[in-house]
Amino acid sequence: MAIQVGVTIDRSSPVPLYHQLAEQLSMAIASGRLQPGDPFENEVALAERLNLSRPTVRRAIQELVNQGLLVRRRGLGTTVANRKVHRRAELTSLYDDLMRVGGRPSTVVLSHEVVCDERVAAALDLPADAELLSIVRLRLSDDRPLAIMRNWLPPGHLDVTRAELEAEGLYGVLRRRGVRPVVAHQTIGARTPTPSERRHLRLRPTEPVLTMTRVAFDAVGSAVEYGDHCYRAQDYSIEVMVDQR
Amino acid sequence: MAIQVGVTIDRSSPVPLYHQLAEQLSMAIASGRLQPGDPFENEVALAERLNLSRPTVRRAIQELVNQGLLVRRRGLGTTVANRKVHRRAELTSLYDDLMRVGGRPSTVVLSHEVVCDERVAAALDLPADAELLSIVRLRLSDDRPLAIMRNWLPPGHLDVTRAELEAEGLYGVLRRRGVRPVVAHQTIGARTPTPSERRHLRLRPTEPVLTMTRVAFDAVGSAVEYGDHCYRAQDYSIEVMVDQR
DNA sequence: TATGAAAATATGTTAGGACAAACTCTTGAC
DNA sequence: GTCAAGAGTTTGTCCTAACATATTTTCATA
Repeated sequence: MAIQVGVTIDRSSPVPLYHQLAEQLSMAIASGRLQPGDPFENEVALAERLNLSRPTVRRAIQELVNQGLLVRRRGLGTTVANRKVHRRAELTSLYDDLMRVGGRPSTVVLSHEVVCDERVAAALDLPADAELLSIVRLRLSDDRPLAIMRNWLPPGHLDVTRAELEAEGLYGVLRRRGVRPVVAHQTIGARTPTPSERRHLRLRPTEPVLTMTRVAFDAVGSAVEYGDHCYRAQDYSIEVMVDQR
Repeated sequence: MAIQVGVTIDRSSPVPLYHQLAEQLSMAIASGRLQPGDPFENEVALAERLNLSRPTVRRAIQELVNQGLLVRRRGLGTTVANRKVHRRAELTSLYDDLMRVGGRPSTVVLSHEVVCDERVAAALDLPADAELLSIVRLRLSDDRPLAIMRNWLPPGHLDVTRAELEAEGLYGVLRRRGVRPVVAHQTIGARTPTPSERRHLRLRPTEPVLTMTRVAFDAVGSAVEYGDHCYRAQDYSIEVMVDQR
């Protein structure tokens, strides 16, 4: 019937019990130990077996339900969800994307200066005269140009260097500084490139570019980044997961 | 200090108490009664005032935190989040989008037939020989062509009619049938249009189209829809909210 | 045999209490 | 006057307990 997943709980750990449980169950699903459609051990039994309270077990399961890994139905039980419904929370950058796919990303910083920009400041919820670090980069994958990325960073990160950006990608640099973007608004469109863009991206006359502008914030609502990117449409598409709760 | 929001709880309602509370608090924020940065009444006090238990109040607040409406910090208290961080869960269709903006959307069904398509079936996690309803529509806004939408519906919805589709939009039709898409994977790109697309969308020679392919599933993981759309890039962009929890 | 009522099963909601941990602010010692 | 310890506040974690509700299964009855 229900499959019993091996779980070890360390009560002396600072990691909350419900999270320890959620992690291990999540791994059991990711590893294929639990297959889509498999019935899941019910809450009460699981709590009893692990010597945890039902609320604790419930919270762990809820975490997985939120990720789309499990489906609960009252009266029926909990089952492992269809793999297509699994959703990784993600707020990735192009650099991360390329790394994951196995490309060899590199970056040329085309420009790097402190500026004021009323429009960007407004989008980031900053005063109009706020000093911003403006960065323009050309991103290459295996030495082929892929994207031109214009970014603006809020005051407090004006000291990000060219070298950092060429080594690691913007989101990596920010992560290292303890910045955790939590929510972003993106607008995606398409247009014909400007002559300068066409040259940098080595585009043929009729080829379009895919554009994305993004504002990102951390959990407290502080501005993290404003970005205005354009991509070679032949070589890049944007993957998005949308969900409703 | 902390602002007390007027809340009335109906214990005889079938709506869970925590949800009643969450809704009313959410409205207080949406209406501007609570402003970003405002301190929020603490959990214990709120529970006492409303004669609810702390877990119930906590759950309501958690709901708002998940939506990005509130920010909690241990020892400090809960505050209303910056408006930029608010996130509406959404899985909208072009029809909904146009309605919201105030456009006058209309639809012409270009084709409507039952087919088999191995590639689409695979994407929807259906057997390769599954019968699908293939729909091709031209979407207009104020009588100007805006998008060509190719969609495939799984067996079980083969009886959707042309009239339904012209009246309401695909997601409306599905909603009416009790289908609730919960998660979708979208891939967004750009390309030069085919001659047929150029003609239907009345595009000038060099204008590109924005493309989106989408697979949508319900909570149980059953296929809901496969879509392959292309939009006039001049008149349309795709808004996405990305978040990390 | 078919139908409906009851039992079994599992998740959903709510309550109340205890202690832990993070953060602020005050107070006291040097 | 500065710095550190401690008190106070608030959210975070965890437990026990009870009842509600949705769904399937079983069983008795017509």
